[in-house]
Amino acid sequence: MVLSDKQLQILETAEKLFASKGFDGTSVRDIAEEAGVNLAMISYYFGSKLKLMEAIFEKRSMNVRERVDHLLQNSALEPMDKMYLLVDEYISRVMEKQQFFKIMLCEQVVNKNPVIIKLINELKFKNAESITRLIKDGQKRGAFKKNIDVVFMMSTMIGTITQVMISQDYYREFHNLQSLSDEQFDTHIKKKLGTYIKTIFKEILSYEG
Amino acid sequence: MVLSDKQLQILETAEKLFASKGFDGTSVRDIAEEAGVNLAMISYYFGSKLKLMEAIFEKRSMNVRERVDHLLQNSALEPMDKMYLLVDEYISRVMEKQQFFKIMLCEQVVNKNPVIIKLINELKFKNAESITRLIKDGQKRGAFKKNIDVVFMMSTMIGTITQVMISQDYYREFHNLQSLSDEQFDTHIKKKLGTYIKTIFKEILSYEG
DNA sequence: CAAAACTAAACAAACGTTTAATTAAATCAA
DNA sequence: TTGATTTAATTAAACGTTTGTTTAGTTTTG
Repeated sequence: MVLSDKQLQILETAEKLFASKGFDGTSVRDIAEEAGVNLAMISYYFGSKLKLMEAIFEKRSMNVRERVDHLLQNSALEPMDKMYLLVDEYISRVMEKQQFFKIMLCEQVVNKNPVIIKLINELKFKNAESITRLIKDGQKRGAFKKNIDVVFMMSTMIGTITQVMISQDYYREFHNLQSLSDEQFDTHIKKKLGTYIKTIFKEILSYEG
Repeated sequence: MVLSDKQLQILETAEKLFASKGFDGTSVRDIAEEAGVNLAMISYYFGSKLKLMEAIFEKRSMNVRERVDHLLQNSALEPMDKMYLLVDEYISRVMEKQQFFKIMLCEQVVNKNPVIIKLINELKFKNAESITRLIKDGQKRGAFKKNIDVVFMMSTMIGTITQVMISQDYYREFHNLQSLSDEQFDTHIKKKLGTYIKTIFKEILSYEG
C-alpha cells in the first residue's frame, strides 16, 4: 500500500493520539483537527477508525522480520554477541517507536479487536522464532545452556524495556538526570538499559553464570 | 469508605470491564447491565464514571504498603531470602489481581487522567521505597553488591510478570500445557516464574553472580 | 413519616460515518 | 496548446447512535 503525504500525516497523527489517549479515548475529530485535514478525509482514505488503526500496524510491522534476520545472519559473530545485538536492536526499536509500542501494549491488554490481536501475535511469533533459532544455534555450538525458557526471556526483554519506557520520567527524577538534554538522556538510558539486560541474558544463557 | 454489597458488585463489575475493554471502551450502561443495577445507581453511589475508577484504585491500593512491610520486617531472614519473598508476593499479587494490573498498565500508558496517575505513582513510590530499604540493608550486611539500579530491577520484576500475565495463553500453547486445568496451570506458571525471576535477581544482587 | 434507595425517562453533547455538492487534478481528442 | 470530460480530492452539513449525567417521581427502609 503506497501512501500520499496527507495519508501519512493522518497515520502519524493517529498513532500519536492513540498512544497518548488510547484508541477509544481518541475521536476521529481529534485526529482530523490535529492533522489539519477534513473529518471526512479519514473515512475517505481509510474506510473507518478501526481500519486506520490496522493501517498503523501494517506500516509498523513491515520489514521487522527482515531486519532481525539480517542482523542475525550477517556476521560470523558468537551466539552471545548476536544476542547482544538483538537486545540493542530491541531497545532502539522500542525507544524510537514508543508510540507504537504503547498502542501495542494497550491493545494486548484490552484485546477487544481480533484483527489487531492477530497482527500482534504474528509479530510475537516471528520474534520468538528468530530468538529460538538463535538459542538453538548457541546450544548446538555449546555456548548456551540447555533448558532456556524462550517465552520468559522474551517477557523479560520486552517487559523490562517497556516498563522503563513508560516510566522514563520516574527514572530521570530518581537518578537526578534533569540536567541532561532529552537527547542526552535518551542515549544515556539506552546504553544503561542495554548493559543491564545483557548482564541478565548472560546469566540466563551462558554456563559460567 | 465502607461499601455496601451493591456498591461492591458495581466496583467488581467495573474492574472486570475496564480491564477487558478499557476505560473509554466501557460504557456506564455496560457496567450497570452486567452488574444488574439501574444505570442511575452508579452516579448515585460514585458520582461519575471517573470517580468509579478512582474508587477501584482506592480499594486496591489499601494495605499494600502494610503487607510488604510486614513481609520484610517479620523475620530474621537473609536479605536475599527477603527479596525472594518479595518476588513471590509480587507474582501472587499480579496473578490474583490481573484485572487491576491490566487497568494500571493501560492507565500508565494512556496517562490521560492525572488523578489516576498520581495514585499509580504513589504505589510505585511505596514499592521503590520498600525495595530500596531492603537493598540498602543487604548492602550494609555485605550480602548485596553496590551499584544496584532499583528502577531497572523493579522494571524487570513488574515488566516480566506483566508480560507473562498478558501472554499466558501464548505460554500455555508454546509449552503444550493445555492438558493442565486452569488452576494447575496457574500454580505451574507462578512457580516457574518465581524460580526464573529469583535466578535473575540473584545474579543482579549477589557477588558470586 | 423522613431519609435512603431505586427507577424510567429525558438531557445535551459527542460519537463514527455518510451524503451531496464543490473544487482540483488528470486524461485526452482536436 | 486548447477546451472538454472524467476522475480524484475536498468540503460542510447532516445522519442516527451512543455517550455520561441528571431529573423528577416512586418505592423501600429505619
